Amino acid sequence: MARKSALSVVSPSTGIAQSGLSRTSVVYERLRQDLLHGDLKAGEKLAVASLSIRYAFGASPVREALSRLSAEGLVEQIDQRGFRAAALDFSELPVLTQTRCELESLALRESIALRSKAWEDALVVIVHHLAKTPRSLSDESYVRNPVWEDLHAQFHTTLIANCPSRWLKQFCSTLTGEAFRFRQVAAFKSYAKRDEHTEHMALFQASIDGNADLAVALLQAHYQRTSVLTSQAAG
Amino acid sequence: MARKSALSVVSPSTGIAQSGLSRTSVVYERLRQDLLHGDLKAGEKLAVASLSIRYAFGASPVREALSRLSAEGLVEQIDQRGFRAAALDFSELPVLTQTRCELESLALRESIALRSKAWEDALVVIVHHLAKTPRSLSDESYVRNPVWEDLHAQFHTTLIANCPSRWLKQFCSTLTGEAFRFRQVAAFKSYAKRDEHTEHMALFQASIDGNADLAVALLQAHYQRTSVLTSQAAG
DNA sequence: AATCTATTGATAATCGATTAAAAATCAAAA
DNA sequence: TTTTGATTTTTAATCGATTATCAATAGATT
Repeated sequence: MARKSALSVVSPSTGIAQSGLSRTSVVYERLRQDLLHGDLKAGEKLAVASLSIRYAFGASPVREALSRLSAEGLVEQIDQRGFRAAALDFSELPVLTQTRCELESLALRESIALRSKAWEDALVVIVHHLAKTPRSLSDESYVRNPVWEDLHAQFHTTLIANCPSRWLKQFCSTLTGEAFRFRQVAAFKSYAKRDEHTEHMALFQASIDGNADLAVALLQAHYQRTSVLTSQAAG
Repeated sequence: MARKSALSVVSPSTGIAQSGLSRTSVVYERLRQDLLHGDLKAGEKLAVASLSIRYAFGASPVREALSRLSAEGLVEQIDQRGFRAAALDFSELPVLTQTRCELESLALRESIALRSKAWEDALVVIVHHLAKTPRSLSDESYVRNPVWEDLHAQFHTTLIANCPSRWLKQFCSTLTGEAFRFRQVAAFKSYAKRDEHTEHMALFQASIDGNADLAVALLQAHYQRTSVLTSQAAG
């Protein structure tokens, strides 16, 4: 899935010329974001015609982007019946969380075993930024902060970056996406305040100390707590 | 019964009209098989035009099938430069095997924990058939036996069928596909005789006995042995 | 009334042709 | 000889229109 992700010069008209990206890739990325963030709701019908209008691209790129996403699990496709956003079944959340804990734990152990100075430095920087970035843009209610989200994703990705298995890392990323969708739906309903930063700090410290057992325990607790809060919020 | 206009060209005898499958799905399945079996060689350029001829379908279904396969890792896509069969890097085989052992072990443990009579029966039947099916159609050299391959795949799939995580099962299936490609390339070079059946029997027995520790140990040994033989054959 | 069987309207899938991008070719200059 | 830049050729991506398939409905049959 390593596609050319040149963020280079973008011409104002189409946004595509010069980027080296195909329209398919652009629409894929936008669809992916909209699905993850819940702008396209779980279970919703995804008619190629209406998406063509929404993103102002032809039907072919849209279809192809949907195909990619369906292989990825974010979209469901039934022959002759088109596409829909993959359903979110909250009864699956415990199993998803469990799988996530198991796989990320494996990856984290291997990553810690291969830890390096450069890796520690990268984590330090991310944690530092994370400390100064608010989770929500508003104190009253939850308002998505894309900067925090990006840093948070980076934190977890970097933690397992040394894991030598590109497959395992890919799987973790898929599961992270799934979990994110659940959280978005839940956050929409209720915003649970929570001192995530303390949890991140502890996880960070255990990891760079090479204390794999503690790090894994903290990671699992972190995900389990998120899962419980998500379930509660969803009712 | 669908009336066809006298002028319309009758579609080729593909069986598509009846099956409810789209051409994309048909081409996807055929491409997948050809990639797994090495009929399309790793690294090979996959030009949509030539595949359209090969499978006698238009460019659109072929492109879409390739898109799905690229999300799955069997095909690589670079924007503006088309598709190619994913490369096989034998130096990655040890990591792949390791990841496979780890994930299948998790799945097997959970599957054994939830074992049932029906599951045992299904395994008994498969093992029984497997016992009577030769690995190779020839004694002299290796000649693929699709029946054996199908049963073998069923055996491993069924072993972990009770695992409650559809994600984990999906990941295992992806890794199995990858490993299969390596084995095909190696088998082409040298056919190592090996008493796989005894290994399968032992694994089967430990599983239905609920001896998860032993089953996992046997499974890992099974995969590791395959990996070593594959490496040797590949030189 | 309940169950089939056509018809129709909507939409998904596919095709053939067009457009856009990259690779190859070649000519001129350093 | 090597480099550079323009030109042609090849190939990938995309579009617009067509065809096939499904789902709902109306009519027919028991």
